[in-house]
Amino acid sequence: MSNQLLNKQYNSKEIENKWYQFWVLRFFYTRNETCSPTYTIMMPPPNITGRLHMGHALDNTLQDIIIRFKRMQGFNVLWVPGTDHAAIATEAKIVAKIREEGQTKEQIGREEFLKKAFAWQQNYGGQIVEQIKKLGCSCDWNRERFTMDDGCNEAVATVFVDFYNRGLIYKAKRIVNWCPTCKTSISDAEVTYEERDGNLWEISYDLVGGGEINIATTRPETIFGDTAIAVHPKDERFRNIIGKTALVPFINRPIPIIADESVLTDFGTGALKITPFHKLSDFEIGQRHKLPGINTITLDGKLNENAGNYAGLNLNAAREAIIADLSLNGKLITSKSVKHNVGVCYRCGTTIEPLALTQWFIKMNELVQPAIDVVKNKTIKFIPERFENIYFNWLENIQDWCISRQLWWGHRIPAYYCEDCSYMAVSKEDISTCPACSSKKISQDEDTLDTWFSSALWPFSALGWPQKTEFMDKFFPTQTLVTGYDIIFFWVARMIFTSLDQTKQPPFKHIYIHGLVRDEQGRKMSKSLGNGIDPIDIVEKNGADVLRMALIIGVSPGNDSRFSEKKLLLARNFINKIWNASRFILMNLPNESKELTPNICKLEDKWIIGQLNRIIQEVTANIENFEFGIALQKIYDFSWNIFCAWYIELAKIRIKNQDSQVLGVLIFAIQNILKLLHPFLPFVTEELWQTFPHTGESIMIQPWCESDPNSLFTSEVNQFEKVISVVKAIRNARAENKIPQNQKIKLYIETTEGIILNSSNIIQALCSVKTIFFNAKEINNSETLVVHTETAKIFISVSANVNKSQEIQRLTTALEKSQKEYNILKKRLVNKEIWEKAPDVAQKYKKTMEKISRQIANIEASMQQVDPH
RNA sequence: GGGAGCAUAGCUCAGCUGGUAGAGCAUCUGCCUUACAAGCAGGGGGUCACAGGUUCGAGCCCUGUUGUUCCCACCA
Repeated sequence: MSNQLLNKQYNSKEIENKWYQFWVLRFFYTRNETCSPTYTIMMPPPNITGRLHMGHALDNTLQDIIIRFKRMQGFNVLWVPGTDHAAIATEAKIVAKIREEGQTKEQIGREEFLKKAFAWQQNYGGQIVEQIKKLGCSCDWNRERFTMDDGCNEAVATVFVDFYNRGLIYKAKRIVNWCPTCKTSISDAEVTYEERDGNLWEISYDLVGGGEINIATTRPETIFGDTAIAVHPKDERFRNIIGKTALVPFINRPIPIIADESVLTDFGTGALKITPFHKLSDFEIGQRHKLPGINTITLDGKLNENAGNYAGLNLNAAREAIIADLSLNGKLITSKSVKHNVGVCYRCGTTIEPLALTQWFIKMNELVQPAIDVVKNKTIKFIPERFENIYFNWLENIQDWCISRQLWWGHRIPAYYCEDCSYMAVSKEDISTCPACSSKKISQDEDTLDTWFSSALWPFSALGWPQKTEFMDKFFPTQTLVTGYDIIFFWVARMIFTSLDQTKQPPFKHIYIHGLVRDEQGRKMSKSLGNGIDPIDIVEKNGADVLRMALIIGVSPGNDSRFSEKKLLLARNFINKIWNASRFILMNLPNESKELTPNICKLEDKWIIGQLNRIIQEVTANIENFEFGIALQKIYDFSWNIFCAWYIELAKIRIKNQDSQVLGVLIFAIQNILKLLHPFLPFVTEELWQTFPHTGESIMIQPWCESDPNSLFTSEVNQFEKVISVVKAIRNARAENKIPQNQKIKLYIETTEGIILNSSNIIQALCSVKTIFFNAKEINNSETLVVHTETAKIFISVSANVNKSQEIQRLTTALEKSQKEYNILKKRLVNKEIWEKAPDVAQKYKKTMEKISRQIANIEASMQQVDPH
């Protein structure tokens, strides 16, 4: 027995590092290639922007459960870890760091910037990997990848060039979402909408040849970009002025009044100013009517030289000034406050400015359909299924994907421009000579790619694609993707359509979607609320197993879960229970450590083995169906309320009677429990498994529990349940009649069913400590309780004749034991120099010892009363 | 505007294809019992949001209502 097991309490600290080191050295760099078939999971690569959060902890725990389970089932498992360069998020952090150093990224230049960025990646990428290891994740660390390593870079360039050559990637001037803070365009998916208070102003535009027309707008600062006013063709109010010319206020630029079906007659004034370069819907109207566009806004969110006297003002200031001036001129008709949705950058929260800019896009319509089909025909399954609808809805309404970013941190777009002849070449290799005019003045596109472009390739790029390798053929397609519902659009959908297009295969078969980890009150964990919990803190305080269990207990697919102190306690107590159950068995093992085979002979043996087989069947099915919370709950219930509460209690008597067969059953049961628990609680199960007599190097590679259909023992299970019900009836009668736990009773059981009588030794065992059995004739009717159960009639009689000297003997032993424990504990705590800090420990033992002493005194006093000797 | 989730014990949640309502925590009672007080034994506590319907039978299926959370689209 290891020294650890002297502890009544499980201590994760001394154990987790030891076993992780062991696993790393022994398993995580070599896979048993003789196993088949394969089972692959690609880890969603965490960003290198910071520390691991609870979402990562949940995500990776779920994956580790699947991987450990499949490994034990004999699959050739591969779990590829990695990190994501997270273009926009990381660049923002680096820019902030440079600013702290008193510089801007433009001042230090692109090359220097990238040096700093890679240094950042080395540092933070490494940290996050260390944190994942602390969770106990059994990934293949020699296959660790990074979205900007050479392999991923090659994959990105390959796909880009292929898409370009097929006309799926194109460059065009379009309305894009511009973030004035991040100074880059972003995709539609990266814009979120927030309800904000705003104003709807009615503004009067003069008509050429007299008269006026009132339009309604929430953005008066964009009037300098107006190139038309639109009304509905059937709107009677404007029938006569369609085709006339209006004048833009302040600058009196003439613009036509046009008719367009999309204008609503019941909103505002029914007349709409059209600003093609600063609003998507206006851009589309502009296209229909061949209207020109005028750009009036700069990239840092100010009005430009086209805005007359207002040039140079930032947009909010310009709005106020323009409204004030319109009001002075009598052109402001009304103003009312409205709530409206404003697009903001999902990274930084800045209001998005729609601008007409030349950007790179991916044409979506060809790519989308196969991705829809593959989910419709269940080649790829969402778990839970309902997320299919979200997925379909998004893909069916998708716009072309803007993939260029005005950032430096990321994959630079492989397009090259000749400064002499303006020829553009798109190529995987660097180009230094113009293919058209042989000029050497070549410059590469300044922009980089959306970070999700490389993420979309992750399932195959991180397996070595586009290189053709046996490895890739063997492990791709992968089996399961585990991720949160918040990145179905960003990532899941894009992986599916790129993989189908590039590899002709779906990237995975199952998508297990989990929810958010919320705080105890159900709030999102966020920096601004300060309610985030650092998973690594929990690991250090309570151990990774406790964290994992607290995260998994009660989760169901797709639903958010709450993380709480209570769940940590639940997990800690359970792990401790398993620890102590194991201690009990180990303490009773004979010294020579040989493997014992279970000899199933007694009723309770068949009962526990039958129950174990049932639980193995159920739990295996639950894990296969991704019902991890249910699976863990069932193991919990079996271990605690069936194995510990009943079987171990019975075993105590048999052990006392030198019945060594029971040890075989105990070991068999506990080893199965440890194996069932291993995917969830890898560390404590390894520690205990190693302590028991065993063959094999690690519980990690033990074959998964097998349920023996011939050992379900249905009838014995039923019989034993009846025994349990009789014992419960006795306990219940005691409690209801306020017979104290330490008060002995006499008991006689009459039953119509032979089984109970045959099992009376079991009942005796379960009641033995406080129960004296005797013949019914001896029961004194006046002090007898009679309890009827379905199968038995139970006579209970409270006995006053407890052997007092035996009782004193027992109490004295208890006192000595307590004293001894106290001394050992004190010594240990004094050695650790924390004795002074734990006054409650001393207090507790003192109290216990005082109580026992008092009890002894009481009995001695009562004995003296009867017997003056 | 479109869609989805949730509503079950005081709290947090399970409850798979309809068959006598469950767990943990909290609470109350009793207990240091040779694995575990991070424990043991027992108790109390639920019109399964509401209203209809299908069924021999509904927490579960159907329709509607209310509350709540989220996603998508976005009308100036």
